[in-house]
Amino acid sequence: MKISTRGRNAIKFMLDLADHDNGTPVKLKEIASRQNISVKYLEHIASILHRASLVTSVKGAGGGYLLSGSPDKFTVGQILKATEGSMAPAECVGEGGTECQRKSFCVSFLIWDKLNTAIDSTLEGITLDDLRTWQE
Amino acid sequence: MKISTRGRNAIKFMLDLADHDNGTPVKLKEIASRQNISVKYLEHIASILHRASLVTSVKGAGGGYLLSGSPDKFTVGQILKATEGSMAPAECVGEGGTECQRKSFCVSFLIWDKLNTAIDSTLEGITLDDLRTWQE
DNA sequence: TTAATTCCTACTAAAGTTATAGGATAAACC
DNA sequence: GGTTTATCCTATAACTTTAGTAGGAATTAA
Repeated sequence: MKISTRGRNAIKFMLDLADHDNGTPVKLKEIASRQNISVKYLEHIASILHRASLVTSVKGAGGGYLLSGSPDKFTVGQILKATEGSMAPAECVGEGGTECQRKSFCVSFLIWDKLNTAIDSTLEGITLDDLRTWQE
Repeated sequence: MKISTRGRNAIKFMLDLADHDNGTPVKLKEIASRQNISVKYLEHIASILHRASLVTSVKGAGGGYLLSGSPDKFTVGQILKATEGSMAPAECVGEGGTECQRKSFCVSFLIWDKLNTAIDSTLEGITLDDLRTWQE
């Protein structure tokens, strides 16, 4: 039950954007070199985060990426849900948990539901702003 | 970040053992039919749990499996750690977390450490006995 | 001796992850 | 208007993990 490197890199990407926001878009090339990730791989990650509306992009020369809001508006949970698809430990729990006939009497469901709540409240409780504070 | 079906079945297996403990070993065949899992697949799972000393086995005719202790001694966390290898969300945290030079100043480490604590305390807080209570 | 049962090792198929490659599209700048 | 700088989009390949099957060896009860 590991977080993928995709997810880990997405957090680095978002944090890098927060750290280097001076109003103008930040280039993938710069982020890639700072975070030691290939530009090509970062493109994927940026694309996912873009689709999830966590970042905005500016095309063409002088373009790049920007957070779509202030750093206190983004949680680690949001970022990981975008990159991992979902952070629920089983299909039957979390947002859009698939309908399972057994839900009402399934013991396992109760486990996954508790676990999901623990994971979700932990990750939704950490914002990019918190991460910046921790960096100091 | 899903729990594997291996892990989910391991919990069913252990709970079935708790539910059908009458002093004599419980056969895989019975568990398999009750839990709707193939005997062959259950063999794998039983083998993992045996190696982890969570169950004891009796070979030969009339043999089968038994919990190696009372149901209140086994946590869902123990079972899942055995089957999933580890429940830590990243290599750097949890029991035997690999040594990472960056630990002391890594922001991500703090995320995974918090998450690991949340997951671990949730899963270590649920015993087979609790599951039996929930069933009623 | 036979039947029941765990134990052990291979193997296969499917899915997901981690990238890389090549080029299309869009905008800035001279 | 052409060149350069970037994002955007699709395909692909290598690798790993998971899920599940198969065959038979070892062990014990009856």
